[in-house]
Amino acid sequence: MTNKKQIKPTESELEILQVLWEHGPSTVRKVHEEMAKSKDVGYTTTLKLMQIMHEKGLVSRDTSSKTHIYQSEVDQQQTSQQMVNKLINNMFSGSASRLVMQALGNHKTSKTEIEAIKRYLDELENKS
Amino acid sequence: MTNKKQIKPTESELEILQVLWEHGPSTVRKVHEEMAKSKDVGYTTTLKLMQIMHEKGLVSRDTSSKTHIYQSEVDQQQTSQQMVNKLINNMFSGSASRLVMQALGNHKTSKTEIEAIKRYLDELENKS
DNA sequence: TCTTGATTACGAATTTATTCGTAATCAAAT
DNA sequence: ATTTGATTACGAATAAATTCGTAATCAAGA
Repeated sequence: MTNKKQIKPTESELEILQVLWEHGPSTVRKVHEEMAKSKDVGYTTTLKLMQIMHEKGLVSRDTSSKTHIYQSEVDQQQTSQQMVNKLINNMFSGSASRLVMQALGNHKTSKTEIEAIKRYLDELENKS
Repeated sequence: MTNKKQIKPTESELEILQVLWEHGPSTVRKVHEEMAKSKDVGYTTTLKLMQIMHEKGLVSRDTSSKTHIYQSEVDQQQTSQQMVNKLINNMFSGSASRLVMQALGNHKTSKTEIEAIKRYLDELENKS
């Protein structure tokens, strides 16, 4: 779970990471079944992708038994932070608040969620 | 500025759109100079990209004079909304507030910005 | 008109991502 | 031991993105 380098998973790789983050260490079969729910793709395609991800160091694997167990080597938190930052810089001229408003605007947000965000903002203010 | 279809600009295309959004209709030269500030890339590369974008309908151009003038055909608002939504769905299980907190967390946000967001949240609450 | 400089057009090379067919491998059941 | 079924390995085809060299074009100045 280290890696200070730039993490730049492709679209497909991100889908695979999703599964690994959600389900923890998994077999190719397992990952593929999850992928297949939303996408029409062959088993070997998923396998190949995961092998390439292994080469890149995005995932590690346990090959002690026949069915290899794959595990994410990139941190979900860190990855999402990176993607959010990129979006802020690319699309919102570096303004986090602009992204926030855009995110809250179209995506309907519940009262509860809004309250949670407010409390979070209060914390932020007090800390600084 | 129409287009209800899925907009899926690549990384490079997005950079070009940035320039067009910020500066309005521009020549290739102009766009390229902006690109060159942050990236080491040849003029013809930028040109080619913009021509491809024209084929895809991402930009239109005025060819009445020798130096063509390119203009974005996709709406910034709409494009960013789409990217934000994708991020929310892919990385934050559809929770806008989770993205918001993540965005505000690491990206240092000024007191003024925080206040602006709070006001925005109040509005949202009152409207619903 | 001729040259020069700048611009666009074209085509191709390169790289990266995605896809999948087929072979090799192995374990469990017969 | 042999067969069967499932899994991984490998290689290659395809597609998409990125890059840039070179040619063609044109306008302005000499």
